[in-house]
Amino acid sequence: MKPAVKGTRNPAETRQRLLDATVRLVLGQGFNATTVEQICAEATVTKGSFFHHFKSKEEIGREAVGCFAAMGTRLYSEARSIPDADPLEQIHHLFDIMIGFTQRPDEPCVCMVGMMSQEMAGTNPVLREACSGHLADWAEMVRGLLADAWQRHGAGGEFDPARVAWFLNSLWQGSMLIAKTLQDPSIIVENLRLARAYVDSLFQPEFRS
Amino acid sequence: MKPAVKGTRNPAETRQRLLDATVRLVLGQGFNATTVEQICAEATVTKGSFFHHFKSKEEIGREAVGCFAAMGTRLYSEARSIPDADPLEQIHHLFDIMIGFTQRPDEPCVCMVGMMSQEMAGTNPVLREACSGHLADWAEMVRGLLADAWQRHGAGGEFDPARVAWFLNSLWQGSMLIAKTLQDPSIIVENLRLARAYVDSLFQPEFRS
Amino acid sequence: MKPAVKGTRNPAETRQRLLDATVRLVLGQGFNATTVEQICAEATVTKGSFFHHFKSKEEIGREAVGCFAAMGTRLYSEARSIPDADPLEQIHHLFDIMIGFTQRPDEPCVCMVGMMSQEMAGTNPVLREACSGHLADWAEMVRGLLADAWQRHGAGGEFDPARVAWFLNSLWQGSMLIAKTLQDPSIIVENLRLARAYVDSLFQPEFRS
Amino acid sequence: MKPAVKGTRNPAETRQRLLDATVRLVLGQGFNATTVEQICAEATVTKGSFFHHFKSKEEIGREAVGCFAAMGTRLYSEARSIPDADPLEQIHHLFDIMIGFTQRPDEPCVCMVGMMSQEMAGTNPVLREACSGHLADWAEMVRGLLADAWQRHGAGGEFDPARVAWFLNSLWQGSMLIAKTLQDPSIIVENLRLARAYVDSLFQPEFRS
DNA sequence: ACTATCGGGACAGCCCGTTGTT
DNA sequence: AACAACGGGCTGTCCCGATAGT
Repeated sequence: MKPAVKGTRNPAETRQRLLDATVRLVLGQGFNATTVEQICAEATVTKGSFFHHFKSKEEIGREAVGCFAAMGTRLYSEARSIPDADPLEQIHHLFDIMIGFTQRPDEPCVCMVGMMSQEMAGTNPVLREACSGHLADWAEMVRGLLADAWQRHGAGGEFDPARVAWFLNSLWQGSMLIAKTLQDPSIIVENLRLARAYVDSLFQPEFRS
Repeated sequence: MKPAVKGTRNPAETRQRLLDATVRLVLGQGFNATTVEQICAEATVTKGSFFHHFKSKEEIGREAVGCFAAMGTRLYSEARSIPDADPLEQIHHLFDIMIGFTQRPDEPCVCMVGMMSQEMAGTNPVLREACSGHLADWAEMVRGLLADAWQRHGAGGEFDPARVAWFLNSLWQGSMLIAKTLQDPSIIVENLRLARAYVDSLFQPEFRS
Repeated sequence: MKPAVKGTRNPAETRQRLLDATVRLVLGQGFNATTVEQICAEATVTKGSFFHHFKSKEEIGREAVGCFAAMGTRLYSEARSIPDADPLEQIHHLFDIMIGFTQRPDEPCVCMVGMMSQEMAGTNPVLREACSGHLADWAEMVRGLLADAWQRHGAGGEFDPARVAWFLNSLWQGSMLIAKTLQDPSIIVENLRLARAYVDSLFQPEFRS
Repeated sequence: MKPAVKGTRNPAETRQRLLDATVRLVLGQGFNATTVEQICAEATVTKGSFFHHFKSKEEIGREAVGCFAAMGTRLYSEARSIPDADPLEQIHHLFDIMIGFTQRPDEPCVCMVGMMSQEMAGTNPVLREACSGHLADWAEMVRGLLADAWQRHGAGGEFDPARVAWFLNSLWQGSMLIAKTLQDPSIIVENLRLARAYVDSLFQPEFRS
């Protein structure tokens, strides 16, 4: 009944085009260096329209990190989606997913949350808090995985799943940062392999954290 | 008649004041958000003078990360300075230094190299390469420590010191990023403790990388 | 099924709400500083609706000064409404009304015709002419009062009722302007008292204009 | 020694050109309708230069009314400059000056202080206060003249020089406003004649205010 | 070496008015 | 009649850098 996509005059789609354009541009050049005009051009939308949908650059920034974070969350939940799987296997699956993420062709392996945090955390409380929330969501998902695995495999060793989750989160963010700087994504894969071994070791009796 | 040193009219000092101001401001707000005029104001120097000493904002950016990186390098070499020490002890000392770094009062624990990378790596090859070099320097120092320690303590386990160095480097960068975003430096300390335990485990026979 | 009057869907009322909102906003911030969107918000009407009722901002401006002027005219005619009164008494009554006008609580004593003239007379002939007409209407009413009074009390003195009417009109506009600037409405009252004495003197034999 | 006027690179002159342009434009179209770009074009100055000399549009507005007001003050003091003159004659001279002011060819008889007050008093405290001060200065000068005249000619009548000064000031402002709206400067002259007669009457024994 | 002035080109956000839809 | 979406165009402000002068 509704023409669904008619090119123009489709508010939801226009909005999404703007958000997607923002994610794309910010991933490539950062938030401050991305201008509203670039976003509009990328989304083939006029500035007048832009400010009808988003009241400020900050607002679209906030919503765009939200979009990006949701994509990340989907990745995490994909790891849990294996039916009746051993949580430790799910963790391994998660590592595989992340390794896959670094190897998508054409798309650089960068995280919008990390980028926006780095740029804006010091000056923009709104954006900082948004990023902070997304990071916490991700850490919580990892913590859940670790806790479940611990219940099943908890051998002699003791460790705090929350702390390890933040440890992995930090490593992941730092890896992407450094890979981008060195222009060498292989470093992420190496780090993930070490991290996987580290996590495995947590579930072996001899290790103590 | 012309006073040799009048506070002003001291080129080297003016230069340094500009560099220091740049480091300070970039640490707080990032590179793009820092304007030449802010730098001048912070250094009590006029814009004309600025462009006498540095031919562009990019140039002072490059030199300022250099300054910051040198400070980091001093920290690393301090770890090695213990005369005739066991390299593993030097590594522990390095962790202590880093923990100390997170706990300086008033100064937030952020790394200019990481910040500038995140913002500029995608668009400015000059700055990216500068940052890349500093990261590599630091990784090399850690690699050296690890290699030495392995020569002395190399028990059963095998590991690639270079990879572990980058692993630690990544974790360190990611930790600072996340701590800034969460406004909670304690996370860095926790991560460093886990990392220290991890490194120790590398030198224990049971562990395999 | 369709409710005849639902608060909304009442064209005449919507129109009036827009006009009232315009008057209110222009009195507070002037015409140029008042945006169509503000008017819509104040009248709880959407922009699309606005341009259904008025074809441009200029048009609503013209009609809104008309509304305001009509209110002024009601004040003037109230002065004449005393049945069978001595015209000089009516003039005194008019002064009382004006003094009362300055002392309404909460409402600042400002004239939309004067404000819009000052802002727009130099650039917008349509609005200028509208304002010009309203001023002339008011002056004519005062002239009529003065002429009637002169017919009854015309003592030795001679004066041109039209000129005196414009004189009083000018004083009134200038008083409101200055009171607003000084944020002190008392100056209007003082000026009106002096003006009343002046008018009285016109009807006394000794005075010559 | 100093090239005095070299076209470019003459800061004082550039500043003044900008101020003059502002006065001219605001007199013609009001403050809000005057854009910084117009000012720059009128003064043949680039926007970069503009914001070197004035930190905001508000600031140049404030200084420009100051310039205009100073011009007015010069007119007032010219009235007092007749050596050893009877103050009442000085007042008459002032009326002549004002009448002359309305009759300058090409230049419309408008007051920047009045215009800016009308537009900005309700929303911009800084500009309101500036205008307020200039109006008070002028009223004070007239009050001084009236007080002096009173000391010399004070016959039977009593009047408050300050109140009469504000009365005349209001009339003057209102006259310019109305003349602009009617596009007929003659009304100002008529009002000034009536005002002159009114002032004269104040110094005649029979009149009481 | 250091300074004040200037230039031109952005950039975020706003604003009036139009258009298609209910 | 009312509404949400859209379109350009403009505005105040800023920013990097250049240049002429001290």
